[in-house]
Amino acid sequence: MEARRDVFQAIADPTRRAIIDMIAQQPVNVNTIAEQFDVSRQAISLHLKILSECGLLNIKQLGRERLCEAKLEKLNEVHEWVGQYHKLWTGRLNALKKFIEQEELESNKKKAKNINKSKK
Amino acid sequence: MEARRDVFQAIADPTRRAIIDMIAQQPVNVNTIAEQFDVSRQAISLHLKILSECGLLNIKQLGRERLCEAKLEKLNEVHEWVGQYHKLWTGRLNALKKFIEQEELESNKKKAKNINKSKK
DNA sequence: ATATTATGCAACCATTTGCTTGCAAATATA
DNA sequence: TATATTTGCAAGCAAATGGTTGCATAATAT
Repeated sequence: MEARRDVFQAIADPTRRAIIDMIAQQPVNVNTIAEQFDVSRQAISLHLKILSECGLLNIKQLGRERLCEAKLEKLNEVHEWVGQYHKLWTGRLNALKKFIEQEELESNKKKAKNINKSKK
Repeated sequence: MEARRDVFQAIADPTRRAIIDMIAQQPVNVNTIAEQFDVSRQAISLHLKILSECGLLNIKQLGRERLCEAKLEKLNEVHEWVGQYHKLWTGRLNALKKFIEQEELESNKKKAKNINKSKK
């Protein structure tokens, strides 16, 4: 059950991203989070556990409640991995690259057809 | 079999991130990619299919080979989601936020009941 | 003291994931 | 033409994922 547990894996799930969106500004307790979703409290609890295990979440016990606080700095790992490519897809370097690609595509047009059909 | 297929899901797998790292600079054909990994060619082929289905990869048929080219601009979705929080975890804004949170926590400790009622 | 609330844990289940091996088809090379 | 290369597809499988329900425990409210 406990296999890969990293930030990339954690934010892959849309529910977990929604949880982060929800608590990014201020800490929220478990039940309040769970009420916002259609799934059971236990399902949310598991998501919180995963977020917590990979360091995206800090849980503070306050009496019988648990306050969930986002530790956004953990997103830095993702930010950096994506960021290293940011300049490659923006700016005129990219425009040039796209131009070249288009040229290549034109010459392969017949065979490229097969590829398109496999797309959603 | 084909369930969620988005960029976040795609880059959650370390092998797929490694593939992107590998082809970010220039297109590479399937077998050449597969040779770099310990898993079978078919396993890599599936990863490529997933990357392709979510738009991170462009496949160009060249004779019997398939050139895999990264479409990095698809990473923009991730870049933006993470980016919206970037300012929250960097700089003195973050220091201030943390300070405020700490203050709030202190006062909440005494009147934890108010939190219960704040739920919808 | 008893009831209510907030939450975790365990068992169970269906689906998805990531991998394997075997086979077929298309293209290139001898 | 015969052979080798590049690749996709299909079947099968173990493990992970995401969900459920039921029960236990601790803290608070009545």
